[in-house]
Amino acid sequence: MTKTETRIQKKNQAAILAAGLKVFSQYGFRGSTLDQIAKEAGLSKPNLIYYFASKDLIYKALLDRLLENWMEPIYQIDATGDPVEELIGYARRKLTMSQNYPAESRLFANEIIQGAPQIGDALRGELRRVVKKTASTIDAWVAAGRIQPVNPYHLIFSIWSITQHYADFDVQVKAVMGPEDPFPSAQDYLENMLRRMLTASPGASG
Amino acid sequence: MTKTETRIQKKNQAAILAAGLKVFSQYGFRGSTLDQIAKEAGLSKPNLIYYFASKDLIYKALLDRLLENWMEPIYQIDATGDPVEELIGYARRKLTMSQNYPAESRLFANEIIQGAPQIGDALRGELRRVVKKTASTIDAWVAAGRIQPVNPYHLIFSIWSITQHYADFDVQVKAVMGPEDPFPSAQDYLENMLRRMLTASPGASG
DNA sequence: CGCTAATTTTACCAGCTGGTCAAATCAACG
DNA sequence: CGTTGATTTGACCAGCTGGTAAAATTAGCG
Repeated sequence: MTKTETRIQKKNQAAILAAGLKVFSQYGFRGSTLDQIAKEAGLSKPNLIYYFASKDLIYKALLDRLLENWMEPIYQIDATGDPVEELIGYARRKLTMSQNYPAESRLFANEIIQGAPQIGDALRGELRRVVKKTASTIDAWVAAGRIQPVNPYHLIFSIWSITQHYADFDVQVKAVMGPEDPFPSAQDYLENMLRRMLTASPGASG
Repeated sequence: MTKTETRIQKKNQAAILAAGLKVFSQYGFRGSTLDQIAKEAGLSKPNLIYYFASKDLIYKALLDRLLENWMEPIYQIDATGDPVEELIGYARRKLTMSQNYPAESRLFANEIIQGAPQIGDALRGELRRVVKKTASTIDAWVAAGRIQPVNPYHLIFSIWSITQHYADFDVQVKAVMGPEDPFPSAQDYLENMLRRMLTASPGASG
């Protein structure tokens, strides 16, 4: 009764979501058209509307799916693990996501720049909560003297911004660096940065 | 002969550019409409077209003006100055720009995410050149043992991404941190990060 | 095969979009 | 105050936009 999904439905819904991701991530919600998405998906416009009743619904479906994947890496931080390695691991997972899902990263960026009309609630709810919890973990690590004093919120923001930069600003990265793949050296840089930031420094105490 | 700009022209062109900035920075080029911009500028659409013959021209005028301002801070890095202070100063200038010109930052972000159709040439030309020069400066500082070894390209990217994050992802920053102004603590964080990254570490030699 | 429900297509629409054109109004200079 | 050029407006348009309705086609099942 519940499993009414046909083979064709699955195929076409997947094609539409893939097409929507490609188009929305580049042009944003308002800059994208159903014709564009339909063409990209290899369907006629009314046929597309047969699967998703409106442009809005495609967009919402994409963002729902995205939000889960996007927040997952932060949940994997283990408060009982080694602080430096946990944070480096987190940064590595985020960077890998930028590398493997650049369109998703740009979709997210577009939504936020536009003012987060769809996912604002999730940001102020679940995201805020998990970041707060992670910040507590980091603060505890600092209090225990296991890492250098650091503002946990800005530490997290800097991990987000650096890792997403390679997806969102990909064109600029390539313009500046040339065709060379930036990800391997970016990973080294990030790891290095976090290690130096978090590891006890020599003389200075404050 | 050349100075044919009337008082009204100046006023209306400025109003159109301000309106265009506001609208384009939020919705991107394709997601923005002339009606929206005209309304925001307090003009009728034909009147707007009287000053800028097309939507494209408004957008191009904005990006031209933006590019200059955007690159200026990097030109101020002084190869003969103190390395750590020069780089911290650069980061501070970029952060201040994000704080004072968030719409400009988002306009730039939108243009890049969209694939930089307008400013791609400038990125591959002037930007690439000045970054290359700055990278040489940083490499020289490393070679002279004045800062820790670091990949200069990724160092620059990380300064760009972190500073712009507070403008582009402003909604997310506020969602996570609450209404508190993030800029003062962000500046502390950034300075701290750069200082720890660039300053000689204790034991390890490599 | 023959039937039914799922899928696809064709034709269409109202409102928006970027932009035009000519007429009307206004500013400012002599 | 009149005239000339700058500015503004109202009416308009072709093509695009999100979406509809109904007919035509196809898939899958017995």
